[in-house]
Amino acid sequence: MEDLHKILNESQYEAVTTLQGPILVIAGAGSGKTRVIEYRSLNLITKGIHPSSILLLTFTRRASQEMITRASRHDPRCKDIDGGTFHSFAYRMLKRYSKAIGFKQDLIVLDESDSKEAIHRCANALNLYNKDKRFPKKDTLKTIISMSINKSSPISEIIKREYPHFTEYIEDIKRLAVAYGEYKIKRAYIDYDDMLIYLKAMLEDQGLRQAITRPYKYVMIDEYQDTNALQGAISILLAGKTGNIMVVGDDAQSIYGFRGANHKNIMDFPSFFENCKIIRLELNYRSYQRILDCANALLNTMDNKYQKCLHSVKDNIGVRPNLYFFKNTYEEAEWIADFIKDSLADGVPLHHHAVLCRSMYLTIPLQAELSKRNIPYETYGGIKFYETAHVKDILSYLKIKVNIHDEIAWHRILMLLEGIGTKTVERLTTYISEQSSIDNVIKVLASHSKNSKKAHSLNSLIKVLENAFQINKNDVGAIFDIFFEYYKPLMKNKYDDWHIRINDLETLRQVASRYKDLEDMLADFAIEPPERSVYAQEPETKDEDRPLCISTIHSSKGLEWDTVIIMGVIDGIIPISFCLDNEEEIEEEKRLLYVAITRAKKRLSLTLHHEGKRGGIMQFNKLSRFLTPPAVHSSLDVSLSNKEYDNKTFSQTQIPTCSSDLLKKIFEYYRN
DNA sequence: AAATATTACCGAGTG
DNA sequence: GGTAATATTT
Ligand SMILES: Nc1ncnc2c1ncn2[C@@H]1O[C@H](COP(=O)(O)OP(=O)(O)OP(=O)(O)O)[C@@H](O)[C@H]1O
Repeated sequence: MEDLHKILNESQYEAVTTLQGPILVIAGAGSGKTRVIEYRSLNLITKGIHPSSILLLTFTRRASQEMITRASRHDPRCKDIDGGTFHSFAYRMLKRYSKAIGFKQDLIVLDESDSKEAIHRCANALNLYNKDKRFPKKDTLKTIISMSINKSSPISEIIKREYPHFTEYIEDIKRLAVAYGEYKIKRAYIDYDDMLIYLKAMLEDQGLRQAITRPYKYVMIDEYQDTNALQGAISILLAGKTGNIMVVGDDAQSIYGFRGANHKNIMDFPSFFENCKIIRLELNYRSYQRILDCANALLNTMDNKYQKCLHSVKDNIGVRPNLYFFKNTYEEAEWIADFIKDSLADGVPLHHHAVLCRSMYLTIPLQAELSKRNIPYETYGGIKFYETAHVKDILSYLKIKVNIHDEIAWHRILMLLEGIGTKTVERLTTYISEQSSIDNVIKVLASHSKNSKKAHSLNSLIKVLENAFQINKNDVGAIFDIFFEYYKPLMKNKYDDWHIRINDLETLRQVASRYKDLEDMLADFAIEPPERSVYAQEPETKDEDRPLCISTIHSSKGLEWDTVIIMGVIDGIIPISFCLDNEEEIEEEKRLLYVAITRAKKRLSLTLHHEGKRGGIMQFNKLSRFLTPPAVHSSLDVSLSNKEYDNKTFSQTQIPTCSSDLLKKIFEYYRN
């Protein structure tokens, strides 16, 4: 191994070489926190510790990938380190010990929309909608129930605090939460929150804790500020008696409050142990000072108690981040696409660029411009590929193949059939749930396809099921093909844009056929779903061919690029308009911008457009309030931009006079 | 009564 | 672009 002193500073060195006992590393962005984890793993392995006795956890998928790939670069043995997101780890344990817990059948993972569907069914079963049409919708119900779990606070609290207008339904919603819990246990359904709940419960059980923690001698957790109460408790339990746990984080980068993350977790960590070592890292190894000046200015406007200041070690101080104003989204998109093209010509490789945004829909015009210029890109975050209707449809067939009692999957499948609607589906799923084998299920379906026009569609479904159930569960590709061929015509009826969706499914097929086991595939799709890639990529793409990264700020956590463009720094986008009545949420938005700024190594540009539409009404977009304080604004360079419009000149430019009689002309046009 | 077509509404971020 | 309420057809 290289000489650690050469590649680490004093504080990092201390963190890397302290192998026993609890450690908290708390430090600003780009100060080499992940690097500490990277080299500490390496150090442990060099000392003869077996990689599989190291556990690396974090909250987001990308951060966890980053952690493991970085370490593996130095030593291939690091690939054997056990790690991933809290959820994926929890699922692995749950799967391993589900029999011990008392589940009779294999677990079925519910993704977010499945879970909403299940809640909806439970609400209907309790007649909550018949009583009162104004009962909250399934999305709201899911949010409330999930928030209560992730913040470890009672449903009544959540409703009083965040949904006071639903106070009258507190008792109903509590009943619903209980019913939903029972519903899941009965059917071996597991939603994302359950994974954490079960993991914590398993760790609180003597026997299971032994079994789970025994293999791990060293636990490290990155981005600890993003953990919620549940994950915090899990971390402490994993540390166990040895207390060999290192957590790493930055309270100024806490951006997952909406998922129940609480930066108190990181602050309180030392109090759980008698001998916790706290290490602070002061130097920033990532960015040029000019970029950090901007980040610091923003940091200074935060009302946080733990003052930090970022100092770059780079000799080159770089240039101030540029701020660019545009008239509308299209000009903004064109400019960004051209900027990237120019930057490429200057020799900066494509994958060293990133475009970051608050929400993905802001990048749609940009994606169009990039495609025009043949610039390949990959999007991270936003509407998930695997949650689009057509993907969920085809996955439902596969789910049935794994478990014929998955009623949520049956519901989807049957609803696709001509002449069959909610009522028939309810009847059918009830019968199906009573059957013990696929043959009997098929008989049920057949008995319903006697007379009516249901016959045709049901019969073709029956035929497909018969075929698919002959094939071995491990031949994922073949099973997929059978269902795909069957689904194609249904999809063409259902969607006008089926030709695009068919491409998605082709990609899906490719990914799916790499699996040896259908069940593994389905679990992976729920827990670590593949991102939609516009330009299909081989798994082993060379670095220089890697596409441009377009990412939400949330998903960019822990990553870095030479050149970063943050688009849409608009008041109402960041901070997002519907959080403006809540001080805490505004602070979180500010931290979000801070995270975005500190992703850039060498060059940073911020863009916004003035012309905005909200609900069909034109409005004037102003610069984000986070960038207007003089100290922050002066850390930016606006000299390269068009000048900022004010509302008045803008509306004047918007309504030019019309010099010909247009209406008359159009009237003529229609007459001929 | 049930299925299907139409309209009206709303928009985040993650696993 | 998707869902839920509402109108219309079968
Ligand atoms: N001692 C060092 N010498 C040289 N480069 C370093 C050193 N420490 C960190 N770096 C580099 O600085 C960059 C940022 O490090 P790293 O990603 O570990 O920071 P981080 O604290 O995890 O940041 P964030 O909080 O944004 O996730 C990386 O490119 C890393 O290689």
